[in-house]
Amino acid sequence: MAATIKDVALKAKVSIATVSLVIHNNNRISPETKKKVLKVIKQLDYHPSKSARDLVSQKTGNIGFILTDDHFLRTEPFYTRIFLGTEFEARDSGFYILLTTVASDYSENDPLPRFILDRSVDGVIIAGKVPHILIDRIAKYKLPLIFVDYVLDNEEYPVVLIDNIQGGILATNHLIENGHKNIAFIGGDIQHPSIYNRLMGYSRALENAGIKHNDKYIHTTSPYPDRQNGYDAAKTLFKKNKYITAVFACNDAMAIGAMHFLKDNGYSVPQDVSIIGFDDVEVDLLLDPPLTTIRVPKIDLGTEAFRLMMEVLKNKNTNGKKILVPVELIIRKSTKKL
Amino acid sequence: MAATIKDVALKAKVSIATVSLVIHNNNRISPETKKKVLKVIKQLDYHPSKSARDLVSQKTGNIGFILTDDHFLRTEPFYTRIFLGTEFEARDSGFYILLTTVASDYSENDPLPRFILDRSVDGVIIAGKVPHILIDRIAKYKLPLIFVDYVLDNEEYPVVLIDNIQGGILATNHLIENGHKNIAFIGGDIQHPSIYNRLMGYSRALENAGIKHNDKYIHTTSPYPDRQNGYDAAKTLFKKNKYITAVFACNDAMAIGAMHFLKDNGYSVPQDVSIIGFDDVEVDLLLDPPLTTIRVPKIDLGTEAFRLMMEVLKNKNTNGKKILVPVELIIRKSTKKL
DNA sequence: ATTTCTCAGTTAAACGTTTAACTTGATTTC
DNA sequence: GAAATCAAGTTAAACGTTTAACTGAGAAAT
Repeated sequence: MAATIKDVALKAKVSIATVSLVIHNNNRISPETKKKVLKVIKQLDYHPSKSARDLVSQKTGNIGFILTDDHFLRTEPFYTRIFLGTEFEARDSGFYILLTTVASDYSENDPLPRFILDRSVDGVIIAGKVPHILIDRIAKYKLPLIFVDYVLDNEEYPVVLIDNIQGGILATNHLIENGHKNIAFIGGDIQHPSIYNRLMGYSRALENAGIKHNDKYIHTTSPYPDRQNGYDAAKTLFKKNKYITAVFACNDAMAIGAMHFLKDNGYSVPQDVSIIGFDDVEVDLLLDPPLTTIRVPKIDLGTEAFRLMMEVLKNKNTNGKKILVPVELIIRKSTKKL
Repeated sequence: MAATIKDVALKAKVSIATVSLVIHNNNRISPETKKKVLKVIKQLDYHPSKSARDLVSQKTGNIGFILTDDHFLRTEPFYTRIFLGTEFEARDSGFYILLTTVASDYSENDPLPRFILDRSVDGVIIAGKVPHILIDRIAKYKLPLIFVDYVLDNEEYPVVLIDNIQGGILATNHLIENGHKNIAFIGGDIQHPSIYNRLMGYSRALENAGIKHNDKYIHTTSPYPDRQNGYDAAKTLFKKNKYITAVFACNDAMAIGAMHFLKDNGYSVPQDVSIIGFDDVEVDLLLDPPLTTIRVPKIDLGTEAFRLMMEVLKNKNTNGKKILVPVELIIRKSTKKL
């Protein structure tokens, strides 16, 4: 079996406390003793047991990462990338990330993620929109909680957000600069802060350019921003409006769906209609034409979330701290000068 | 703070041992006592501490999951899905999966995954090809080890594999049935058992159909089966061979690359050339035309790996046990009758 | 020459469980 | 009616660490 601190102490002829102090680089230990102990540690390939450490320190070195099923299973990798960013950063700090998904329709009597109940995490990162009831229940455990890509307006949790307003402005300006005036916006549930803010950016850009806001060009009644709903939204919109020359979709999935609708109905992209998405989910490049979009640095979101968690755990006052991650316009082939 | 077993014992006026026995459903406890204790447990929302359990049981309830960077970062989600399958299954058994990536060029003096060193996993699942030196080093720790989608020919580890030969046959037969005779195979490193076996399936199918094997139609010198190499492989192949009417790519990424090459060079798919891939990585549907492929049940691979791990941990003799997961032909639009 | 300090460690309690071994009182068995 | 069995618990050790409190020897201060 693996060596324990006892084995090391025995072989180095010191007490286990000394070994522990050496490991923690305590300066109460003389250089010679330290050297001797270190040597034995190497010989025995000793590594402290995490279970034992966790128990005595009342910490776990784990961070929980919660996602809804929907988000995890999304075809276009978005939240998985955020998770990856968190995992990368965690590794450097000696932490583990415990990933779990919860049902999108999580309700009162569904169980909480196990790692919360059995106290195997020091904090929890919640990515994307999750049911409010879940948050309420988790809150009771007084664990540090951090949100990524989602906010609760009334609460004061630290949060890492995409600069959605700026992204909305960037996207819409790009279309305006290409001479478009009849610009549609398609989005899912407008209650979702990200979608809401992307629309805000859209509105602000139009306003700045002195273009009149046309409510008929805005479609935000889809339940969920996926391809199918993008397809349907485009259908509704183009049935009623003939003059639309550009579409800003609230994310790439909807943009892809809209593009399919247009292709299926004899419009060509970007000759007849320009399309811009949001997220930059890699598959964009495979499309024909490749999708112009707003790049969201997904890995960075995850990284920042973990850093913020570390701050919280170090007891810095991070109440309500908000980190805005900037986005970037990626011009490909789905948009074109009018 | 969270309630401990002591709190429960105190409040229920029994010893902590009794509480523990109740939790474990030991029949030495009378129904009344049991009921009383259970009630207090509920009242205090008591859940046993995982750290403490881990320490005393010398288990961790964690399984390590190792992937190379390359594999994790692949654009088309493949290994991430396998991970997901493992995670789903683990949740049901009360286990956590600790994911970590290692450098694809892992070498002698890179550190081992932390969870191995600090003994925070009961076993390790290795997905996809990893450097042999890493396996050797892990082996020293005598942890149960399971492979997914990769085998070492000389070793005797339990393993979960795709039925690659069958897949190769399925794919090639599909092309043969569509009247193709000049069928190319493009693949990456032929040392990789999966690619090797897909090629074997290809050869066997040709043989069964009485079609002569033409080495000029086989390209397996790419270092890594990604899009770029698929593009390049197609280029090499089509420069030298005019009569190829169908391509079987060892995976979808290479198929996508090949398709791009063909498009860029005036071939139309599937009119001029049929293409079939392998994996079925979701983005296939977005392609134009959507890619015919061999579906690999990725989630199942992960699930099976976890189940196998549970068997191993229960000490069943699983030495060298091999699970072959079947595949399925998915006909879309990139293949066509000659 | 005491007393006080500092150095370099050691001792022992604590973290929250599990579980083998023990106890105690009641019931069977012959 | 004494011995054996049984039922329903309790006691205490163990898991592998960390760390506050202690110790003992030599140096410095008075």
